[in-house]
Amino acid sequence: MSHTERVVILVDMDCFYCQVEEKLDPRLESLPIAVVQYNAWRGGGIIAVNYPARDKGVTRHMRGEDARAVCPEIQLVKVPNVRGKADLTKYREAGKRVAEVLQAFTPLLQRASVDEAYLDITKLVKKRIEEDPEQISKDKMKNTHIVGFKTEDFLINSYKDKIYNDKNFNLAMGGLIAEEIRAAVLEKTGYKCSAGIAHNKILAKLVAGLHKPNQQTIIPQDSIPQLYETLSIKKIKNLGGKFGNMLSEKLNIENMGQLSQFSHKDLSKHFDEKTTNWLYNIARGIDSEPVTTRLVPKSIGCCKRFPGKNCLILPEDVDHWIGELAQEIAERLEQDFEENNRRAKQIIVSFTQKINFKDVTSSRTQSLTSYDFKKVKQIGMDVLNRHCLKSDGNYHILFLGLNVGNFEDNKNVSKITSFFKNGTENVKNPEIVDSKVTKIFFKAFQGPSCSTKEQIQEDIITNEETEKADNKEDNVSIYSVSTVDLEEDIDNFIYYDDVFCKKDDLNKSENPSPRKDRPGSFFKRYFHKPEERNFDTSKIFEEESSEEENYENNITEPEENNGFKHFQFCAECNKKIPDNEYQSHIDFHFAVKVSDDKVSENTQNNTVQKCSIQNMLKNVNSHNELIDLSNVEKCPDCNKLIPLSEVQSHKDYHFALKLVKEESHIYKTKPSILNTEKYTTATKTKNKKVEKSNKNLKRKVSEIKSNISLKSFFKTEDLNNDNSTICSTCCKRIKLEDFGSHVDFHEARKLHNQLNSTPTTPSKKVEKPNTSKGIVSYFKP
DNA sequence: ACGGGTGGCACA
DNA sequence: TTGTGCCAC
Ligand SMILES: Nc1ccn([C@H]2C[C@H](O)[C@@H](COP(=O)(O)OP(=O)(O)OP(=O)(O)O)O2)c(=O)n1
Ligand SMILES: [Mg+2]
Ligand SMILES: [Mg+2]
Repeated sequence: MSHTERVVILVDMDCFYCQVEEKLDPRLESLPIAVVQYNAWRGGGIIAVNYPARDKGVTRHMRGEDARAVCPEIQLVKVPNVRGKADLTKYREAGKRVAEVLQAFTPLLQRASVDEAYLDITKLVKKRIEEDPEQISKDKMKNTHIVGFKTEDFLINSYKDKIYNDKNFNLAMGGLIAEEIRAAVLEKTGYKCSAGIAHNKILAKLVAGLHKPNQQTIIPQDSIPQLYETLSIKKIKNLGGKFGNMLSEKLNIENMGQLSQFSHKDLSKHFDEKTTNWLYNIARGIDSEPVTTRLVPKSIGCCKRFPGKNCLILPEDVDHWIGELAQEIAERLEQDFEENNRRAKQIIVSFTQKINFKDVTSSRTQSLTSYDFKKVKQIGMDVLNRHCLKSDGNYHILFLGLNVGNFEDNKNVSKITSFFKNGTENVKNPEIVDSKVTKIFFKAFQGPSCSTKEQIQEDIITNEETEKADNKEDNVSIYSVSTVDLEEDIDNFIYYDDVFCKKDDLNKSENPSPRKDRPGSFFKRYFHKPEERNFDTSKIFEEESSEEENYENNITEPEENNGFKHFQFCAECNKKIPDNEYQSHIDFHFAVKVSDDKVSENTQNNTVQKCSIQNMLKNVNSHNELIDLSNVEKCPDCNKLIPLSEVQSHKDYHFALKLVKEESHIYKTKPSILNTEKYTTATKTKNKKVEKSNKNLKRKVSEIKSNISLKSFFKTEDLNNDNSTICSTCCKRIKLEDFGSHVDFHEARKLHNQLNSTPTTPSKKVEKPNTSKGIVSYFKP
C-alpha cells in the first residue's frame, strides 16, 4: 500500500467554545470574546479565544485579567458552574452535533477531540471521480489553499493529462468534498470550521492549522520538502512535548527539514526501532496510522483540582466533592446509555495527595455494576478511605477524578424484554437463544428466590431518573448541593441483563495490529542508549519512484504475548509474574502471610515465620531497602511502621486480607445455588485471564469441576487482582448500600477469625481491644 | 503554588 | 487487563 493511496481530512472547528457561545448569544458575534472558567480568581482561565480577540493579542494561556489588559472590550464568557465545578456539557453536545453531520459523509470517521475529527474519504473520492471527474472548479474552492501551489495552477495541473488518476487529483477531489463537508457543517450547525486534506492523518492535522478560520488546506506529497523547510518540529503531532524537545536537543535541529536529513541508521543510534521508523517516515510525510471508526468517546470522566489552600482535609469535604463528581458521572452515564445503548463496566478513581510535601497521584480501578449515583459515590469514597484517610481522621487531597469506561454494548435489549413478555415460544432470533438467555432467566427467576432484595438490585441495571431532580443550582456556595435521597423501588426498575454480546462492530474496527512504526512511549526514550545494532535489512522498501523509502514494520509475528512481556520474579514463590500483576501478587502473598501470622500468634506456633513477617513489615520496604524511620506512619490495623510512600498499598494488603476471610465465610454459609450463579456470572474474563497467566490453576479448574475448586480458584483470582473490583466482586452478592457497615462486617469477621471462633452475623460495631485504632475507623468519616 | 477539565494511548 | 505518564484539545 503506497503512502499516497488514501485521502484523509481533518476537520477542526474554529475557536470552538467561542463559537458555541456566540451561537447561544448572537450579541457576541463579531466582538472579541474569550471563554473562561472560574472567573473569580484573576478573571478565570481562558480556554478559547475567538479570532477578533486573537487579533488583539489575547491567547489561551492568559487569565481573564490579562486579556482585559490587552483588549479592554473583550467579552469574557464563563463556562457554566454546576455542582461547584466547570461543566462542559454544552460544548460536548455541540461537538456531537458536528460529528453527526460529518458522519453523513462517511462512516470511516474518527472523533479526535471535542472539536475535530478525521475522515478517510478515499472511497468517496474514487466514487466522485468516477461519477464526474470534471466537477472540480476553481469557484467551488474559494477557501482552499494548496501548499506549494496557487489553487488555479494545481487544478489545471490535475486536469491536464485527462487521466484523472494522479494522486494530486485525488487530493483535489478531496478538497472539493471538504468544501462540501464544511458547508454542510455550517448549514446544519451554524459553526464554521477549517480542514486539512492530505494522504494521511499527521499531514491533514498539520495543514488544517495553516489557514484558519473558515478555510482549508491541501498538502500535495511533493510539497512536503517545501513545507518542512521552515516547519518547527513542535508542530508535528506527538512532537510538541518533552520528546520533541529532546529530539531537537539531541539532534541539534529545529525544523522538520533538518530531521529529514538524518538517515534511518543515524536515527537508530538514538532511538529504538519503533521510534526510529516513525521519525524517519514522518520526516518524509509518511504516516500509516489508519483512521479508525469511532463516533463516541471510550471513556467519560470528570475531575476537579483542590490546589493549595483549597485542598480537602475534612471527611465531610471529601464526601461532598466525591458526591458531586459521582453525580455528574451518573448523569452523563445515564445519558450515554440512552444515546449509545451501552454500559460502562469499569470505574477508575483518581486522586492526588500531599505526601511528604510532594504531590502523589494514584488511581484505583473498580468494577462498575450500577449507574446509581450513590453507588458510584460509594465506590469513590471506599477507594479514598482506603488510600487517603490518614490516621488522624483527615485527608490531604489536591485532586479528585472519576473516570468510567470499558463500555459493553447492550444489544438485544428490546428482544430480551419482549422475550419476557411473550414467553419462550415467541423468540424469533435464534442467535440470542443460547446460554446467555438461559442465564438471564436464571437470574431473573431464580435470583429472587435465593437472594435478598438488595442482592437482586445489584444485578439489575437500574433505570434511575429520580436523582436528577434538584441539584441544579449554579454558582452558589460550593456546599449548596441538596442531598436528595434516592428512593430505590425495585418495582420501578426495568430489567436489563448485561448480556454478553458480540464485540461492537464499530469498536472492533478500531483495533490496529501492533506496528513498529508508531510513536511509542516518549518517556522511555529519554535515555535510550541503543546498543550498536546492525540495521535490519528486512525492512520494507516501497515506493515506485524509489526516491523515498518507507520504513514499515516488518512484523512477522505480532508479539504473540497477549499481555505484557516483562516479568519479575516473585521472591516468595519464585514464579515469573507479569509486571502489571506484580503489585497485586505481592499483595496476595502479604495477605496470606499476615493471615498465617495471626494464626500463628494464636497458636503460639511458627515463630520463625512470624519473625520474618515482622521484619518485612517493620524495617524494610517492598524493595528490601531500609526504611527511613522519619517517614513512617503506624498502621492502625497492624500497628506496624509503614513508610508513607507505601501506606496506600499497605492498606491494600489489609483489604486483601480481609477479603480472604470474608470470602471463606461466604463459601461456608451461602447456599450452593447462589455460588454457582455467582461464578457463572462472574464474567468470562477471569477464566480467560487465567488461561494466560496461570496454567496450573486453569488445569485444576477444568479437571475438578467441583464447587470447591472453583471457589478457591476465584478466591485466588480476586486476591491476585489488587485493585480489582474486590469489593464489587464480593459485593455482587452483598449489600452495598452502606460500605461502612460492609467493612464493619469484614472487621467483625477478622476479629472472630483471630479468636478462632465461628462468626455468625455481621455485627454492626465491634469494639476493638484497646490496642490501637481499629481498621474500622479507617473507613468511617 | 494555581491554565482546569477531558480524553486517548503506550508502556511496564 | 492495572497503574502511570505523556500528549493533546
Ligand atoms: N488546552 C485546551 C485546548 C482546547 N480546549 C477546548 C477549547 C477549544 O475551543 C476546543 C478546541 O480546541 P482547539 O485547539 O481546536 O482550539 P479552538 O477550536 O478554540 O481554536 P482553533 O480555531 O485554533 O481550532 O477545546 C481546552 O479546553 N483546553
Ligand atoms: Mg478548533
Ligand atoms: Mg481542535
